[in-house]
Amino acid sequence: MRASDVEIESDPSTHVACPPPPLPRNQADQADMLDIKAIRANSKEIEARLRRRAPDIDLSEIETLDRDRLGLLQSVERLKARRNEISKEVGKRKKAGEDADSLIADTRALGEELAGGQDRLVELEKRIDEIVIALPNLPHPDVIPGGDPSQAQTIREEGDRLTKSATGENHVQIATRLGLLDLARASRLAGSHFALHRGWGARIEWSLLRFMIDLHVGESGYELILPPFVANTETLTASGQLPKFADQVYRCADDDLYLIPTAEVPLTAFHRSEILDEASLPLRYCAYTPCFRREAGAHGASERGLIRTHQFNKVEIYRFTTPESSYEQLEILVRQAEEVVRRLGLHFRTVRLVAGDLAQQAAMTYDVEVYIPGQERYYEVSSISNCEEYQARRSRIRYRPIGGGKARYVHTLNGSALATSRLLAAIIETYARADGGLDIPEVLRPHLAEASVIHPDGSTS
RNA sequence: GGAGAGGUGACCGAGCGGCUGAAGGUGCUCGCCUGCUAAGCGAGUGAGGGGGCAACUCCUCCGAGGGUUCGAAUCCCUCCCUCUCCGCCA
Repeated sequence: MRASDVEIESDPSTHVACPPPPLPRNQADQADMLDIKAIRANSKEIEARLRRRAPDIDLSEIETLDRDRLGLLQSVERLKARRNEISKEVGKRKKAGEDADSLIADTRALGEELAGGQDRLVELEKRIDEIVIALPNLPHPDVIPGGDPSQAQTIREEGDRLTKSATGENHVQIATRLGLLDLARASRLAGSHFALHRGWGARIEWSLLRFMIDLHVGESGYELILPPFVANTETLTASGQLPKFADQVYRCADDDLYLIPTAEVPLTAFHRSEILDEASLPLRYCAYTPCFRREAGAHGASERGLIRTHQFNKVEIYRFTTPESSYEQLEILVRQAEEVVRRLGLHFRTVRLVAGDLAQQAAMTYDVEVYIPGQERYYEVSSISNCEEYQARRSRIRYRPIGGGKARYVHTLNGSALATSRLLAAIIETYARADGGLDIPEVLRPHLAEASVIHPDGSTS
């Protein structure tokens, strides 16, 4: 028996300036879908909505190509129908022992005409697909338009906020001094902006992962998945990372394989080309994977140490669900991500991103941000998104409604719960002791031989 | 990596040049029947796209991509994947 989804709902009195949860989209409204038919029917509306996140979007080229394509399609199909008709007649005559040579000559000529039209059609379709596949998802109407992150709505804010660590050091200084991290050796092995955990640092990292998995799998009823840590082009395209963000993923030189930037990638592909039963929804998966990101051009001075690395560990929670319930489910995922930070005793806030900050595939996203005392800054430790149909359409993941009827696209939701590296930075700066040691958060102790303090000399008690 | 077998609809499974968008079964939907349940009987039930107000009609799809042919699920080639055996290996 699974634990209920609402089990970890928090006290509503802690909410800060909370906007109402978003309403589900109306499926009858074609403008909520992003395919060529919808563009054909509602180009102006769709263009306006896409411009809320990307002001320079222009659909006029697609419209022109699509008109050309439709005309060509009709003439090609007329030729095909004619060819099929004659071929059938040929079959009949041959069976009857009659002569069919003149008919065969007719179809030969037809075939050549057909081939020309067919080639032009394929070319047109290719160009249309290229443009459509690069379009981002439509933002939910409740998402604030524009790209100004300061407009992001704060949904909740919880926990005690420190202005600096107990010793005044940052997490790199503390962790290096205590022998938890060895960044010098990490860069010797792989380059800058990689981490290497050792000793108690590695054990704390591991315990964080265990703690989160136990929470989601044990308490919230997710199925644990350990997917491949590489994925091919089709898989990356389905979840939305390709083709537009090819420069952000590590690619294997000799194979059609990429290191996954997030478990969202393999989890989206998990049900690719399937038709699910509505009764089985929502399907809930939890995955642990390392995540690999090139972070090209993203490094700033404040982002050393564990703040932004090319590889980090993450526990991901993921759901396939119906369009009617996806926004309800999004709220549940947010609560489940927050619960991890809450139980670790860290100060955090939850914000709803503005349209311009949304990832390609997302219609609405909440970030859970943890506070790093030394920097007096919030850093994202979780990003929870409703991708609506966007990934399902690219992956052809549908469900059969209860009572039968046409298969419909599922909605997909993903959330980090959580990424550990920034979390570890926040833990180190928040739990640092004035004597130079480090307290271990209570929820992790069962996974750390009940150790509660790491002393300045590296011993524990 | 080598040898063999195979990839067909939501699922299982037949078909191996035209009458096959695909037998049969399971599942599902509707109806009938039956103290309840189970069973039984009858009908319906793939996806995508084009045209049409609609009834309807046309095109495409039997792992993917090419080829042969008037015509391909069926023949040929390439690739991918699965299974069995052999080899190798954490």
